[in-house]
Amino acid sequence: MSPKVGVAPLRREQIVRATIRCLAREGYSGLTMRKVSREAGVSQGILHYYFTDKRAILVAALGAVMEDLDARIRAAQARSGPDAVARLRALIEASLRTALEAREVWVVFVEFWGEMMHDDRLRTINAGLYTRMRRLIGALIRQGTRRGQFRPVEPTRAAAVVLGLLDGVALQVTFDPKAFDVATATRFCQEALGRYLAR
Amino acid sequence: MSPKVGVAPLRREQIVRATIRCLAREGYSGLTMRKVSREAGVSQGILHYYFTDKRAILVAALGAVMEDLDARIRAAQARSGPDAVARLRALIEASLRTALEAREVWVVFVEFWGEMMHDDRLRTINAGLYTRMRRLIGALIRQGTRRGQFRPVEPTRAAAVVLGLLDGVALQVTFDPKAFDVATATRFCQEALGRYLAR
DNA sequence: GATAGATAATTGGTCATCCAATCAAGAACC
DNA sequence: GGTTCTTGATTGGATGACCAATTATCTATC
Repeated sequence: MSPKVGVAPLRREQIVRATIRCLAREGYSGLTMRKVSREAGVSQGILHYYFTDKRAILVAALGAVMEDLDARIRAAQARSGPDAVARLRALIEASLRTALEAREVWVVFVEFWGEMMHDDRLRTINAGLYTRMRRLIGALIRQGTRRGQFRPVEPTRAAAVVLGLLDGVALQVTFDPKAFDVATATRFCQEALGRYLAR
Repeated sequence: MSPKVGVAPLRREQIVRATIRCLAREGYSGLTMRKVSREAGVSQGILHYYFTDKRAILVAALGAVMEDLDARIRAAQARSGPDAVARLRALIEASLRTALEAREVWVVFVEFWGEMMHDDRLRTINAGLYTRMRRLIGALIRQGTRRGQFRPVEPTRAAAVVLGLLDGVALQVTFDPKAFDVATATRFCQEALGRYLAR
């Protein structure tokens, strides 16, 4: 008597999660269908039942970790309150904290970047994610500017700067978690952005 | 009558450059010894005469593009003059310009990151490069601070911020060269760091 | 609410292909 | 004559995709 509804999506999720664990452990160059199926505890054949090919599994893994990051950011922002400055602050801290607490998220990002650069379809997906992220940050900046909390800046470009700093520092944390503790990294990023956006 | 001196190193270089072209075109997951040998116009066997294995070729490719970036930074700094602010400015512009003019440099970085995260030996190499880069930037910041051009900051942490911003923005340029022109990106980075380090 | 028939999900084995590394043999150079 | 350099064929193994067969689940009908 297994649940009737949601079995198929659960199996899908099960495969994707196994893929993420494999990617975190051995990267995309070490990813094989056999390893994913073993990690998920299913047969090899079923992977091609739910996904057309290996690339589709990678895309699904990216989507999953992106949702994980989104959820963490949203949760942090829910805690921070509605103020634009506070929400930007929460976004930064959640992203950096994720690099430490859910390292696989950023690992999958990097693995995807490596493939995306040589595949038009994947590149389109990545471009969409970056555009969306820039828009999200840009909206916060616009809001802060409108209320006089930030100096007047071009929101799109400023968002690119914020996103760049975020990516770059999160990368350093992912590469060497002992190089910085998250609290310090967060403080420095926020100080830098505070000064960048200060009136 | 080929030149007597430097043939072996030239052949090595020839293989490394072919590897970089292959990586730029198809990434590490698409890199095979056969493709590298074809691209270089040599036999497959010789690759293992100059390199112990595939990983060693990747390491050599990373070293080569890192030297390329270094050379570009040094050249820009030679033009900029000895002032710490100007040299930092030159470093930023050279790095971003490289992402556009020599895209393969940053592509190889990303491909290396993907492997490095799952290989201790490669991770050590990467950690060394980052430490060196942070030191380099840190020294410039320290110099600027000492001369009163920058506010007092902890140079190591500030260097991490600068390096993070640099990586993050260069990545965005590499992923989508049309998203920003280098002049704008450079201006925004320098504005951000100027404000970050301003007294 | 039992049953049969259809559909969906899952298995494990197969296959053609490709790969990194090795090696013996030969060519070029000193 | 010996060392360095280079070749291309070989080897043993792994890989992604495919598929026929099996099982589980659902649905319509009585």
